[in-house]
Amino acid sequence: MQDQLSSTFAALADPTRRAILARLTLGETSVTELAGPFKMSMPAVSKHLKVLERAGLISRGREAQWRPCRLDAGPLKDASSWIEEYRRFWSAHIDALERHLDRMDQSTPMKRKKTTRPKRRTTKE
Amino acid sequence: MQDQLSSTFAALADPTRRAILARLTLGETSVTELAGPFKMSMPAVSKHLKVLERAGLISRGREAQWRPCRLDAGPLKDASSWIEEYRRFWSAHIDALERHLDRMDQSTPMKRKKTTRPKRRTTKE
DNA sequence: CTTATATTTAACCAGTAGGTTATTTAACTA
DNA sequence: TAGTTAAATAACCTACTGGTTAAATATAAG
Repeated sequence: MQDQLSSTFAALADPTRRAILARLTLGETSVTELAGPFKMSMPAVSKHLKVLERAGLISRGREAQWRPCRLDAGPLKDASSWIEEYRRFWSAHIDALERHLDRMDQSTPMKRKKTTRPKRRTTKE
Repeated sequence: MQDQLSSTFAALADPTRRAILARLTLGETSVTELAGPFKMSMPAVSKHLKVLERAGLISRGREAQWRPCRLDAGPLKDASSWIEEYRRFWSAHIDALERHLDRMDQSTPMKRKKTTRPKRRTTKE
């Protein structure tokens, strides 16, 4: 399909799937029980589970006619690491400081070709 | 569109958009420069920027004919918090311990109705 | 006023996502 | 064997995604 990080984030970008993962923190369970809280059909849930499985976020066993799902949170580690790189940009205060520093040190200006460089504003827009 | 967390994760589920965010940690810059590293057309990049903007991950100013983009990492905080809830499930070792505890304390069994409860295996499948 | 630059919008297209109902498969039950 | 339950698969639909090219818009430069 695509890279691991992309499929992890894609799998998390759906509230049904996030709810399924949350349920699985309570322990492994059947597809029918996972489907319980939702208004959608079983095949729809089955598809969500397939997305989660392909993303490596769950794995499925076999017990008679049940296919118990269990959480496999490993891929979340990389996703978390990626996001954590942006910790220092979370606070608007730090962003403001960044912009202030950027005004003093023009080390990464925009690429401009033939037209003149516009004056940098002192106030925000 | 949808909930905040879903649009944040959806925005992150594309390598081009993640690269754009990474570039923006170096400082705000123009659309043309953001497009530079990619083989795609400007409108394609413009669409990615719109996705990021709707997710609240970037904001855009106006300087003459340029629309400088800057990182707005606030939404990543919630995304990170959500993922961090799963920290204790990251390690396979802890997962194994969980399954062991689950075998001893059957507090969240699967919902079974008319058929008999299958014996729980002692070994994994 | 005309031209160049930066970017967005419009119109289009193929592929995917998320849902449905109907059918099939797998395993237990009687 | 026939019937029931759990789940997956098939076939289908609509809407969205991610890309394209061509045209429009906004601003600056001559």
